[in-house]
Amino acid sequence: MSRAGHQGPRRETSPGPSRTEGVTLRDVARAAGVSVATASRVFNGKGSVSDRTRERVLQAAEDLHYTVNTLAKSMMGIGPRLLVYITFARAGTQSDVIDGMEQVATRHGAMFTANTVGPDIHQERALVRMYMQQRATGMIFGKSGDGSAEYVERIRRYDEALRSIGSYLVLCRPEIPQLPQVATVSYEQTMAVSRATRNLVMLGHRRIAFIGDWDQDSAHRRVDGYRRGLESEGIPVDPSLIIRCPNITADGCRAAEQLLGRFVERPDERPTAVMTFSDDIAIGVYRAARRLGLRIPDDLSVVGFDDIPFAADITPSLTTIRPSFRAVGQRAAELVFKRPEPGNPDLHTTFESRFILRDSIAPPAGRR
Amino acid sequence: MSRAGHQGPRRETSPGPSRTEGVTLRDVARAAGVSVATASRVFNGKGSVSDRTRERVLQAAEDLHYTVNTLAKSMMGIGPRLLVYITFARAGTQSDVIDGMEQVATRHGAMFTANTVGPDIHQERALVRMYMQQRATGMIFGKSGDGSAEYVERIRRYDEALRSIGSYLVLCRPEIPQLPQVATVSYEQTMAVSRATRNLVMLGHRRIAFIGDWDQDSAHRRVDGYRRGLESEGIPVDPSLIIRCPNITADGCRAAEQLLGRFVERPDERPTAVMTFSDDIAIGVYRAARRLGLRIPDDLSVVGFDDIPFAADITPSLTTIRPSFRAVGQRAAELVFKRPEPGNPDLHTTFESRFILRDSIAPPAGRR
DNA sequence: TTGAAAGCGCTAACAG
DNA sequence: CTGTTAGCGCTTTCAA
Repeated sequence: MSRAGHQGPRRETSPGPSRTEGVTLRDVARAAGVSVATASRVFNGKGSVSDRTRERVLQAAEDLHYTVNTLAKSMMGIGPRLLVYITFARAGTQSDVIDGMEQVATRHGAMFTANTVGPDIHQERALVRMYMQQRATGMIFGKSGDGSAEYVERIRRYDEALRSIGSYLVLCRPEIPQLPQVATVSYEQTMAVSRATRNLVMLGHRRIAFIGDWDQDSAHRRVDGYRRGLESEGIPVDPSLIIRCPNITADGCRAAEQLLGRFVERPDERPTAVMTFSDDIAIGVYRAARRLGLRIPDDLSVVGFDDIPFAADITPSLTTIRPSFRAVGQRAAELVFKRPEPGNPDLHTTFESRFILRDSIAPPAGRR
Repeated sequence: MSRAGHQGPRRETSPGPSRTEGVTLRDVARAAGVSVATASRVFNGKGSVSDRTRERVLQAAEDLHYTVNTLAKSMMGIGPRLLVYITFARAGTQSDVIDGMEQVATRHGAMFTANTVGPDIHQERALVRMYMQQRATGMIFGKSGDGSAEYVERIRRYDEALRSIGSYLVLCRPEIPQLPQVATVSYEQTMAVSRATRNLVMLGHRRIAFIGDWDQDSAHRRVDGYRRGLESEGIPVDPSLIIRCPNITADGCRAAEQLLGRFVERPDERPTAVMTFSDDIAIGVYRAARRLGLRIPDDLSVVGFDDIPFAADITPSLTTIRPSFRAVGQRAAELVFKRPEPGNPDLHTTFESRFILRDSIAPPAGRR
């Protein structure tokens, strides 16, 4: 039975853990009068078992309400895989990204979890450690980071650590030049904003502001697109029209009020259009415009970014840029399962973003 | 070293699984020149280890990039706990519920995962089975169900199965009378809608419609509140003013257009106010009103439910009902860790919902 | 303070 | 077709 007693003195209590709650394969085997190996074969379809035996085992399992413990299987590397997404929020645009990931994970029969962390690095590290300890198959990062040396070093460490346990890291952001071996998936930002900005210029706008610059890689890229759009049309960039603010409606509103308030004395110099970092900020601009008695798009054209569900429902409907969030999530998840090696072109993907023309932009007043 | 060779013939290959990828405690112990037991003690702080030995082990772990495998610990019932939330969506109102759960799980040092499933029962069952196999500490259900006998039986089975492995089930919905032993957390619906409906009556409305009835427990409760609100004010309920439609903006819009379209010939009989199942539907009503040339609130008062972030930003801002979604999530998660026994009053909680008065309601035209 | 060994629940190689 | 056995990575008891 037990190997105890082979030799040496008897122990009163045996070492090791005590049995956990619940029915085990051993219980089923015993009830069916077979060995655990045979019972195991029944549940895994491997090896052959006589019909009568199978029947008995299945019956015993049913009677005892047996549920296999996949933790034990996982320990041998044959349990379900776990895909982890670590990001800053689950609401808004992230929900499509997450849905895309869940979809792919489910298709692969893997477990999936999306966790959010604040700006606290300790918390992030704790989360990464926890899922490393759980031997997650792969980990995807949603926060694009600030691109600082500290950020790059942190990501490098995560990548190294994950590889060392046979896991895999994927970032939802543009490729990090210093870390070409780390897989990335992103959506077009610079080009898309640049195109939208040029569109405003072509409508006749000359004074175009940008609201929502921030210490964030994605903000830099969008501001960059704004700059390039202006420059390519020969319009000089006026730094005083680039307003910093966090990506929150209320802050966007405040920023817009301040910006537009600067021109009460000289309305002719007031910007006639605003590019924003996001739809959330654009909605803040709407609110500010209403307070200041400015009509959109007559007095002020506004362009958002993200195409949140309500962009089409606000009045006037918001012209914006729609990234392929779901595709980003799907691809990121696929990368975890495919694990392309360095050099593989699949390692870095950028999805296109679409310009969604609605009613919040028009030629400036003077031009009509 | 190995127990093989004690007796019997030599095997070429040993049975059982082969070593998994990654550094194990055994590797660390070997590198530090101690036994695995000692190394284990170092990492768990149990038992005593000399400073010199501890130092060596820690150093070895560092050098080898050791990460403990909590799957092995979990097998012995001492790993991190896992809290699972199964629901229908992660966006919208669910995101607050989920955030509340995550917060509590994190506070308890537990892992947390939110999974979505469609109406397919097989998918749901597969998910439950998977997490049961993972020996989840507890499972929370977000879908309120339709209250049918089939639903009740399904929940009863889940509860039984989860208990049998020492797990725990919590439902985010009102108590199921047939299953008083299953923990529930919910927010006030009937009462809140009733109160809001009466408020409309007191403003002078007599013809009040309800849009968004559906085969869902929560729909029944809200329609019920609407009915009670009218009746308590002595207004007869007109079934033709209760419109069925799924909880989607586009459907709400269609439903509203149809309803209001019935009265083009006799505008005096047109409903002057609409209670809706949700803010999403209310926004559909806004859209329909705009198309039909009806002004809100002058020609039509509208009340939503949920208080989604944009309820305050649409024009006119939406009067609605705000449930305590975050509190529901938090409490549900806490129940998983507290595990109240049958009879404990904590087993069933209902949080209050607040009436949020904004600009989408006013006395009907004739009354001003 | 340390190590040997047994055991958590399961799978797989091998022998019968 | 079925049982025996070793082992996955870890903890814990007992003895030294």
